[in-house]
Amino acid sequence: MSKKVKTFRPKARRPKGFEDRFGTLANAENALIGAAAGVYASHGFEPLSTSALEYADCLGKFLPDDDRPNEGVFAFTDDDQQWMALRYDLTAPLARFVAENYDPLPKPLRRFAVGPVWRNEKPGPGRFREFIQVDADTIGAPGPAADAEMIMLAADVMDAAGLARGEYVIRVNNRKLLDAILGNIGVPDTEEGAVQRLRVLRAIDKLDRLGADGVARLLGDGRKDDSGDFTKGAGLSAQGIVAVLGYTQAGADTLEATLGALQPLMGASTVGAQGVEELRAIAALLQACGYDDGRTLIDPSIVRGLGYYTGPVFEADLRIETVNEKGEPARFGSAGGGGRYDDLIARFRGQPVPATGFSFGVSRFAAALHALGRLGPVEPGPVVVLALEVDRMADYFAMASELRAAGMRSEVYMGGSGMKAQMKYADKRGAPAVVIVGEDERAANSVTVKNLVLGDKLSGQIEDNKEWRSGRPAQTSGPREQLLKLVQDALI
RNA sequence: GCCGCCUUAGCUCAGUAGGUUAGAGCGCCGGUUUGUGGAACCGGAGGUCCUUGGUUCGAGACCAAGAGGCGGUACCA
Repeated sequence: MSKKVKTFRPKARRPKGFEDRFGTLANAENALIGAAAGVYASHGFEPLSTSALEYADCLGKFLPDDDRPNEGVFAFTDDDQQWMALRYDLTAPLARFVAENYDPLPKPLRRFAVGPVWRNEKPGPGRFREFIQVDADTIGAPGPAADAEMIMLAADVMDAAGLARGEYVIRVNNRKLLDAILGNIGVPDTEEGAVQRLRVLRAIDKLDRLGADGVARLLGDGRKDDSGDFTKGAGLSAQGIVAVLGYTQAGADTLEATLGALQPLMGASTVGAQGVEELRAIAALLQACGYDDGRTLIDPSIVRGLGYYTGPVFEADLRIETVNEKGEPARFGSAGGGGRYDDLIARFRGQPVPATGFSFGVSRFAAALHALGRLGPVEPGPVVVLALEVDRMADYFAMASELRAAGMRSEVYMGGSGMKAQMKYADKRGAPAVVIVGEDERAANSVTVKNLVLGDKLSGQIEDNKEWRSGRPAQTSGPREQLLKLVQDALI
């Protein structure tokens, strides 16, 4: 008896959180990468590419989740039992690179980096497990001018990405202010205090979603959400909660007004006074350079979730309402952010190395544009040279080559189907025109060029298919030598 | 990770109280038109009804577990 052997067929499926990007989305991402990289390069930043994998201890303890180390990172052991991990951001690899090559590098070091990073987290709208960041960082510049430059850079990138004024805002704050507040209300400078501080950061991060009420609960004993899930709180006292919430709500409309409101909240704290001074210096530069026109704001409620920031922090927020496929409002989170991390390189070198940077979340930004229906018109396809006679491929290649030499995207049809299918192919590709050389044209040493855009327009006025076909609308013929001119005329 | 909802053709969905060969629209392929993308008309392909197990004479439908998707929450660009 013959037993039917079942051939194994893998189900074609994509890992969750990993997105295929094709057509418009891929083009949009590439354009955004180019725009951001162009801004950085024009400011004198040099490109640096590093590997996707790092030894896990080099990314190590500076993962955002200090309380859950290594979670959220894709990691495995190498042949020699060493833990390898896919990079989680572009900042940790930069710290490794700087520490490894410290002496010969120019200081300050200004570098930008482009590439995918990976996080093992639950995906959602605008949240992926693989996504592209474009970062700029300045290493070895301690003063607030470097931070101010990063903030202006962030605004420039948003502009270059095609946002109009008022469609985004860069919110600026300083970690030192919160440190001062927490110090004043008695959060200790210990391990335990660090855990508490992180919980406070994350609670404040949720102000826009949960409101002051929810955040107050997270600052205190904890909060139970609608689904019944409980989040442990930071355990602050009632006065502490009032102090922290009051601080986060101290933002005003102008840089000056906010600074004025923050100053008295710092009490006797020297760190706090220093933080306000830094913000004041940054604000002065933003004003002097004209970035205080609504593009930048001081907002004490911006803290950023990562633990490694030590000074000024900022976030680029979209101010355009986005909706999902069902028309419900969708939250995309920030499209970029950054700040100062003076201790990150010290892990390797023992001495603090001042550093500040900005990270542009290209994939999320593109997803937001997509949700907004703003990805722009589809790029026109190539001019398609029909392959009507299989033994004349060399002629077809020559024609496509001629068009390319004149700067036109052009290709020869590579399938095996007849003319009708080739026309459909060209249509689906968004080809602006096709070049038709069959038996008749060859015999007459001529070429026929059909303008598909015009043809599409004319088809709307023709009901009868006989007429549509025999009329051969939007089509011109001429001598073979005139190919380029015929195509150019058709595309005007 | 936790909680909730959902899963039938490529897509959007219908499928009556469990009862033969599971449907529609759109899309796709072909024909009318063997050298012409649209429209129209005609025809066709395409389904392990998410998976596994259970209840039943009989399950797309009922039950359980798992997977996947969506939303919230956690986390974050």
